[in-house]
Amino acid sequence: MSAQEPTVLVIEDEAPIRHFLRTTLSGQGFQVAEASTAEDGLAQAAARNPDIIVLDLGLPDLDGIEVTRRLREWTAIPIIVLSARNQEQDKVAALDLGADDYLTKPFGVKELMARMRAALRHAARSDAGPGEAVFTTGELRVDLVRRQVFVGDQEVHLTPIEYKLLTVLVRNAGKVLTHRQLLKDVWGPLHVDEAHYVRVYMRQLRAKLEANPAHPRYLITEIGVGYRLRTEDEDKEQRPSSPIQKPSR
Amino acid sequence: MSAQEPTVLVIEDEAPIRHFLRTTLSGQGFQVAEASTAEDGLAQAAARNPDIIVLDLGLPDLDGIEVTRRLREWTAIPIIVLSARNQEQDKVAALDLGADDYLTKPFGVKELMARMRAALRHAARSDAGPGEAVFTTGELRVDLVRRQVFVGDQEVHLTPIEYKLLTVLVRNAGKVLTHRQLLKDVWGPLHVDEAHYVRVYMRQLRAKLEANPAHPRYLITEIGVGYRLRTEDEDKEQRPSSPIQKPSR
DNA sequence: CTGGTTTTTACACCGTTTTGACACCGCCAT
DNA sequence: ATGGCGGTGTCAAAACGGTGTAAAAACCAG
Repeated sequence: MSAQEPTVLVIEDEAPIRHFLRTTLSGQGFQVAEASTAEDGLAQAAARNPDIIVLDLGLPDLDGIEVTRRLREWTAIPIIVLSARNQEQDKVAALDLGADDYLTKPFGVKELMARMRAALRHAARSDAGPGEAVFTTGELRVDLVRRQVFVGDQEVHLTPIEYKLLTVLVRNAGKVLTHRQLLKDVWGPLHVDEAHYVRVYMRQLRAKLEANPAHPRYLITEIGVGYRLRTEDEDKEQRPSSPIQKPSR
Repeated sequence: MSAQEPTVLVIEDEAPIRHFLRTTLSGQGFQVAEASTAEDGLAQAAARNPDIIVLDLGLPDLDGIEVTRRLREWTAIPIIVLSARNQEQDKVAALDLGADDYLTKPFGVKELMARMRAALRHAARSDAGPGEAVFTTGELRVDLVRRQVFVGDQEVHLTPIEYKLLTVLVRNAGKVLTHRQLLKDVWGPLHVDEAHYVRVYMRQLRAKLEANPAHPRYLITEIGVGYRLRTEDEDKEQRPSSPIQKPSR
């Protein structure tokens, strides 16, 4: 990936600002990618896999908030939001959706650079590999960027909740997720007790994704605990390295 | 570390602001620690090991910048800097020294909270790295993250209680656990007298995990006391007390 | 209004947990 | 030795609760 030259993706519709950012950032040793619309921005984020994204909230086609949400569905790349609006609620919304920082225009270049360095520092510290944009196991394929799901080469249509549930399982593929965990991530922390939901939707997912829903190959029930998405290399999995590894710091 | 209630350390010399922060933050479910000087702040950071630090730059005894530097010498706890000064160079200095965010007074509480959440998010993500915790002894392998158990390369399905019991033994591998201890950890402190439970389940575990359940290699009975999970390196070592070893059946 | 989606409700089924009964072994006192 | 005794292992029936299934009702956006 980014060895020497970190890549920054600038999503900004106003040409003057975009050009200004391009020159200053590339002058600071960044590889710069540009997009002037939300759609192009999302596409380029997936295609070029930048190290950091600078995102203007005021885009012509899609709300910047929405762009943040879409990005966070599949990646943890640092996002720094730029905005002309200084409303507190905008900041809260963007930050809570997963943005890493929020600057209001006009902003100083030095400050932007410093905040970018801080964001990159975080990413470097936690970098657990860029979350893969396409997950595959057996015949099942989930494209987190395009929000498409395939069984074999056949696309499957999922409802919003079905898709959300599936992405949660994908992001934790192989691990067991408790009912509460799934309910919190999909329906929000207020519904952690509605255990029915999960069963109903798991059944629907199985009906759509499994060849034989009665004997699921992917969506595994862990009775009394929750569910798990089976990964490709199931039983033959080798021991990682040492008998016991503590969680790394 | 932080179980339910995240702890925030507020380092701020002006009493009104400090009190204001204390009430709002504790109202938001934080455990709040306070310091009014840099020195006290550094001491408390070390002593209480908070999840996040809110640091005012204008302190009487030491520069806030210096506090940041000192903290970063030994910890990566998120630091959010508050300052009355809006100079760009101050922000750059603080951020480049390792501060995670920088707010200028006056600031909105909502924004502060959102930025704190963002900072905690980062910390959580780098904290919970992909450390696979796998316990191994002989042919037996227990993956505590995925909640999977293998004998050889064959996965074994365990019921919730069976698995819970096994994890308690794993966490105390090699040590003897009394019946009461096991009952308390698995069934809860109300059932510490139902010693029968342990026997029934120990049998089921042996049936699933041991090659020859009648002569267990892993799940050892310590008669009159409880049970013990044998660890890898202990097979060679025979009972230290008696030089004569009994004929094995 | 309509079609798709989400939420509820109801019920049959099956695995798990609990419970009870009994065989076994080693030890001690008779 | 022998018989009792406490701790242990074995087995399986019964009670329990989680899970899968289906479909109706409520909801919502076009």
